Amino acid sequence: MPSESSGNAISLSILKTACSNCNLRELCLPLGLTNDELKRLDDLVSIRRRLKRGDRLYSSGAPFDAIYAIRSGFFKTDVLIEDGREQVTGFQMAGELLGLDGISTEHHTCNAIALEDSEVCAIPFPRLESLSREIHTLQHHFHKVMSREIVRDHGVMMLLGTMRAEERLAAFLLNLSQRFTARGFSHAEFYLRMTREEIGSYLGLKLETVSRSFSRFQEEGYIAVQQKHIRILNVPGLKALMNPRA
Amino acid sequence: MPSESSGNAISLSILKTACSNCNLRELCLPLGLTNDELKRLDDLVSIRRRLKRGDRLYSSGAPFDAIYAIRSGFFKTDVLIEDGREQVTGFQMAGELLGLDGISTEHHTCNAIALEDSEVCAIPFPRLESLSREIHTLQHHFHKVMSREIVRDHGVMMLLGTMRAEERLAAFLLNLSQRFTARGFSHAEFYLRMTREEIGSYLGLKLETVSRSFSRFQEEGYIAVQQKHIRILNVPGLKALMNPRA
DNA sequence: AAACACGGTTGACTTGGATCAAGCTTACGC
DNA sequence: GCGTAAGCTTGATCCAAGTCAACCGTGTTT
Repeated sequence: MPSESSGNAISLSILKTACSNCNLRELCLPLGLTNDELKRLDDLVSIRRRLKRGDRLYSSGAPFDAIYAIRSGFFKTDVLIEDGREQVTGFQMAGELLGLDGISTEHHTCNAIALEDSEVCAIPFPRLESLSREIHTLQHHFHKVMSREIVRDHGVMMLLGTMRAEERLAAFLLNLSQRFTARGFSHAEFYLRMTREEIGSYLGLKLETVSRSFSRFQEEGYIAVQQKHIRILNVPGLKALMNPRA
Repeated sequence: MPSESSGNAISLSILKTACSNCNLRELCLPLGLTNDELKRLDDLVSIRRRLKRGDRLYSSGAPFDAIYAIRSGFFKTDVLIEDGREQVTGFQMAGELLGLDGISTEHHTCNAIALEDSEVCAIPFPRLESLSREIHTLQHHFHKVMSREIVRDHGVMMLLGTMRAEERLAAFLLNLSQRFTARGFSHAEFYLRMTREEIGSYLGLKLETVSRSFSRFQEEGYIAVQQKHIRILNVPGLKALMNPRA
C-alpha cells in the first residue's frame, strides 16, 4: 500500500466514537433509532480511523469485514481494469456509507481513496447484521441505504448512457450542491475535492472536455469557476441545461 | 396500465408455489437454507404472477410492497426522463430478483417489463424482513444479493464510462452467455429477447451502432447472427475484443 | 527566490458513433 | 396468401467529444 500514511504506524486508532452524539446521525445509519437503540449501536461503532489525503480506506480484492461511515472528509471509489482504465464509481461525503460492494463476495470490488484528510467509523459487518436482527428500525434503514445506492447507480447509468457532456456536468454540479446543502453548507459555493480527470472519469468524459464545459458554463454566466472553487450563479439555468428538450 | 393482459382480469393468481421444490433455489433467494428454513420461506412466497410479453410487473412511481423472484421468462428494467429518453438499467432472467430499487423510497423508481411470457413469485417485503430477522442465513444471503446488484451496476458504469461500442457489445454477449450457462442452457447459442434498440439503450449506443457491430462481429467470425438468434463462435476472440489494450 | 511538478486551460485537428435515409426480412392480422 | 408493420441492415454524411500539443497558474521544494 504505497500511500498509507507513513511516519505514523497507527492509522487505526481507538477513540471514543458515539453515534449518539454525532451530528451526522440524521444522515447516517442511526436515522430513526430511539435513544436506547442508539446506545446499542454505539457499542458496535467504536473504531474510528483517520486517513490523510490520498490514503486508501480499502482496495479492490481486500477481504471485507466492515462497512465505513464517513464522519468527515471526502472520498472517491473507483474500479480499475487491467489496461489501466479507471472508472470512478462515486464520490462520497460525510454521513455516507462506504464498502457495501464488499458484502457480495466478502471481498471489496473497488478502491476507496480519501480525497482530503478524513475520518471514518468502522462498522464490523457481522455485528451490524446481528444487531439489525434485533433492531427492526436499524434493519429497515440499512436496507433503504443499500437500495438508495442502487437507485443512485441507475441515475449514473442514465447520465452515462443518454446525456451529452454539458448535461452530465450540470447534473453533477447540481447533485454536489444538493448534497452540500443537506449537510448545512452553502448550496452555491464550494470547493471541488477532485481533479478534472476524476470528474471526467466519473462522467465518462476526458478531462479536457470537463474543463471546456466549465469554461462554457462560466461564459454563459451559470457558474464562476476558479480552479477548484465553484460558485453556482444560475440554478434554473443549469437545470434547463440538464434537460434541453423538455 | 395500457399493456395489462386484457381479456384476463386475474393476472394475479394464487397458485401453490414452493421454493422447496423450485429448481431455481440454488440461484435464487433460498440459497443456503436448510430444509426447515425453506419451509418457512415457502409460506411467505405464496403468490405467483403470470405476465405476457409486454406486460409491466411494476411502474416507476408505484408503491413498493414486494420484491419479485423470476421463476421463468425475461425482463428489462428501465428509467425514463421527461423528454422521452430511455435508459435500460438491466435485463433479468430466471432466478434473479426484481424490485430492490423500491425499498429506498417505498416507491418503485423504474419500470419492469416482461420481454417474453413470464412468471414471478411475489415476496412481500415486510414479511421478508421479519423472516430474515429470524433466519440468519436468509438475512445474509439477501444482503449479498443487494450488494451483488451494486457491484453489477459498477460494471455497467465501467462499460458506459470507458468502453467503446464493440467492447460494450462483446461484454454484453459474454455476460448473457455466462448467465445462460449458469441456468443450464447453451453458452454458445441463444435467442435475444430484446430489440437492437433496447440493447443500445442499455449499452449507451444507438440501434444502428448495435446492428453494425453485430455485423462486424459476424464478418470477423466471432459470432453468427440471424436477427435474434445468436451463436458465439469464438469466445477468446470476443474476450480479446473487450479489452484490446491488455 | 528559482525551479519544478501537477493540474488546468485552450487551440487545432481527428474520429467514432450519431443522424438521416433507403431498403430488406420476418411475423402477424385479415 | 397478401399486406402491413415492426424490427433490422446498410450506406452517406455530420458532429460532439477525443486526441495531441502548447502554455499557464499555483503551490511546494530546495
